[in-house]
Amino acid sequence: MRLTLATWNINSIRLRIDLVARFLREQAPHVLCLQETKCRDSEFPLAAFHMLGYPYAAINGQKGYHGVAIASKLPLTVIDRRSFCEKGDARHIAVTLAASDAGGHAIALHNFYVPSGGDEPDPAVNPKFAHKLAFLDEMAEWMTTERIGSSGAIIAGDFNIAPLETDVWNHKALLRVVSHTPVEVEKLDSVREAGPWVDALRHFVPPEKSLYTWWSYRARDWEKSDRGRRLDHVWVSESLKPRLDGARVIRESRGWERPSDHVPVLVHFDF
DNA sequence: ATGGTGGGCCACCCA
Repeated sequence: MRLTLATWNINSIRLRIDLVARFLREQAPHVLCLQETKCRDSEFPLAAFHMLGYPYAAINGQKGYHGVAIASKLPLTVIDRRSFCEKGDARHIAVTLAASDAGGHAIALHNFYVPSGGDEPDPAVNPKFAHKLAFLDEMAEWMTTERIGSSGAIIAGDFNIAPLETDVWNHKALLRVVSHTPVEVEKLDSVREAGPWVDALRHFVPPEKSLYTWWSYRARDWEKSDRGRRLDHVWVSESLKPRLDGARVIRESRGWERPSDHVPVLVHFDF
């Protein structure tokens, strides 16, 4: 039995529902995690997902900013919508996939939108960066106390951090740029160790090879300059590592008309 | 060093 999971920061689900439709028709993942949906739950385009063959959905949205959702061909049960840092931001939703759809053991799937962190990489002067660091600390603490990764589980989403040197177009130039600073990378490492989690993309792509999932809107020619970062991730519990059966970044979607600045990441499982 | 481009939504905030 094969299961395909995708994650995509869509930067407004209502504006880009046609791009999502194209992606779902071409790749047909069983489950799609979305971030930056930017709408209230009542405004989420459920009918479009139904028509595309995704009758199940779990939504945690808010007006204008942030917002996460999971659309699925397979039944879902919502288990959590956690508010990190007591801010009430819609940055997390968790579901379970039934054991019958996941090789005999139910899988918990957590979809995250980690705060971007603003421009200045100093928590003393930039409250957004302080929030990002606190969010990461709380993720690690919560994973440890709740033992989130101790049985079949996946965390996916826009983590807004590119941890490896080859996850950015220029490691040295980005050491002081939010998304690749050592303090963030260390905290994300702590989150990964708290699972412990396996980075599904890097399970298949060696660390020597550059890999990006985001390219800024501000580049004159994103493809030519190729100044990307790997901000979007799928991590799996140790128990699911032997079930990993491939991973892919849909780079070409960055070149579609009116694209998101992020592209989808796909991970295949064989149960 | 700077400013470059997007989205939500109506004065800016956020990325």
